[in-house]
Amino acid sequence: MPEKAVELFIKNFVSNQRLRKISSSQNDGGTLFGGLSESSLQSLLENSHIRDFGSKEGLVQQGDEPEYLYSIMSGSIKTLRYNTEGKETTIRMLGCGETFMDAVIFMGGQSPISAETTEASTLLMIPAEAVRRHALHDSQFACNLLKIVTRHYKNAIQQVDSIWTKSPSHRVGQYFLKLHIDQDSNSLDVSLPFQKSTVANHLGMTPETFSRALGAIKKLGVNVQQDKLSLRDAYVLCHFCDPETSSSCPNYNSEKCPLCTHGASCH
Amino acid sequence: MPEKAVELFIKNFVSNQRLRKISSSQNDGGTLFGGLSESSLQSLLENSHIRDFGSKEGLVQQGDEPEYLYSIMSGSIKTLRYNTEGKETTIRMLGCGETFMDAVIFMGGQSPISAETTEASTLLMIPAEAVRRHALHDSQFACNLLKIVTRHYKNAIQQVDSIWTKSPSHRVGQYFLKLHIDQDSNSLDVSLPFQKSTVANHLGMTPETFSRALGAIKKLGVNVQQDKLSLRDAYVLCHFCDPETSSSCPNYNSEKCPLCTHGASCH
DNA sequence: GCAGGTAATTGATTTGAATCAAGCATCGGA
DNA sequence: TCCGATGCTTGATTCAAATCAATTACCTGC
Repeated sequence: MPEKAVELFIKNFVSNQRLRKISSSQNDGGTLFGGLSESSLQSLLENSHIRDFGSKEGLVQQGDEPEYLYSIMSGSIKTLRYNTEGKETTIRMLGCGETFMDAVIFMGGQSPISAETTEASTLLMIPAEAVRRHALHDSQFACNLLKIVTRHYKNAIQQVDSIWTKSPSHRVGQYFLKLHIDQDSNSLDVSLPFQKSTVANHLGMTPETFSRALGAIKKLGVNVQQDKLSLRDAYVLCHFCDPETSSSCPNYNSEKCPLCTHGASCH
Repeated sequence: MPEKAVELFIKNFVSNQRLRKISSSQNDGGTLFGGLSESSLQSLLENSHIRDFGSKEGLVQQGDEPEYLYSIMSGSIKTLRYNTEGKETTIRMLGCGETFMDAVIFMGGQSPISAETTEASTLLMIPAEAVRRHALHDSQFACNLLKIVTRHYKNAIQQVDSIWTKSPSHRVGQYFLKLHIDQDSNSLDVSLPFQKSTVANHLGMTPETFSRALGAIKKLGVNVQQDKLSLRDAYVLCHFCDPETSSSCPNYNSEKCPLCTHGASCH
């Protein structure tokens, strides 16, 4: 891609990100480039570039010094950790518009996580040093980062406590509810954007247990065919609602919602 | 306490924080007030105050709008989450010099966690709104926050993967190693700064399992009497070392360290 | 010093999810 | 169209940690 075209491409992508009316719960409030002046953006992205990656390509290796902040222009990525015995833990699964290595850059030292593509992807790469420098010069940018990183932190907290206190089927149900809200809450069809084994790992269970959990949830009225979920009605997933998701749930306070009316959740 | 005295007290505490040569792994790099100008500090702390709290007092309730950023002047605190069934998950356990609600303030909306004292404590309280406003005006302050929040995030990631991939005794050993390094690595005596049941919960296990894990570790040469650990020698905890802690381990690369010489960890 | 309450330990039992193992779809490529 | 690889499902078994239950130790206030 010629220099000029790259610049133009970045510009389009970035302004999309800046203007986009964000409504999904994942991206609720706060984007990397929001509220930045033209000149600020210019200097931030000076040495950035765009690259295409194949599926299942390693982007960052745990233990490496982080070199870039990545923003996903298309495709999807997961971040994960390998422990000493080689077991892996999926930390995040992310898609278009999301960023990663944003937090790691500010941790100092080696990256505690790896990152790899889960399908062919196009990524915007901003040099780590540029990000750090820019955060010190533009406090709006620093605050954008703060919002993003704290959101990650919140998700990690939820991940800890759901692994530790909730049953496998409950975790799966909650994940499905989030997917449902993130995608089109009006549609009864939801698609799984990641491999089941990846989701299972993210939820702290084996693929076998995940599969069995699907069986349990099917009885409630959630059918799973390949990577497509179809809900019997809009309220089947209400069983898995918790105070945190309720605020973004379209059914919240609806008289049909079993949780809101009966005040109890199912196990 | 009269107005003037409070101001003086804050000033002393804060400059201590700013100048302190931080070496413990918990606080490695980055303090809230580091590198801030006098005038910047002044405006940040304008409406801050100091308060004493009793033991086991609730400071923040999950679901409340966060009102303050807290910095611990003395005592200790834990942050935790209650899930719908009332089960709790300890997220952080913190002592003097550490801050909390720092991340929550930037998440927007209600706090996903509660906070309570684990002993009588004195806390510096900075109004949330002042923190947010100040972050937008002083990028150095914003970057300090970024460092702190990303450290929390890193810890949360480690918590997730150790709960999911490591055995209970291994988790306990790793926690002890961190304590050992954080406190005086030269001394063979380590003290448990928190109730065992709290630590157990933080490590994702029941008090019973924690107690049994202590029994297993005792065989390796770690004796536990009440809240005091005593190590047989400086290398007993090396078994629980992982790449992340190794960098701050005083025994790292010592020929006596069983991990470094044999390259294997124990289970 | 003693009583009452909380925390910690220890043992017996249960249970839920990992593991092991086999069979079954699904997809991409020859 | 068939083959092989990979991922998913289902069943049988095992095992580790939660739960249940009882005892002991410990601290606080009287």
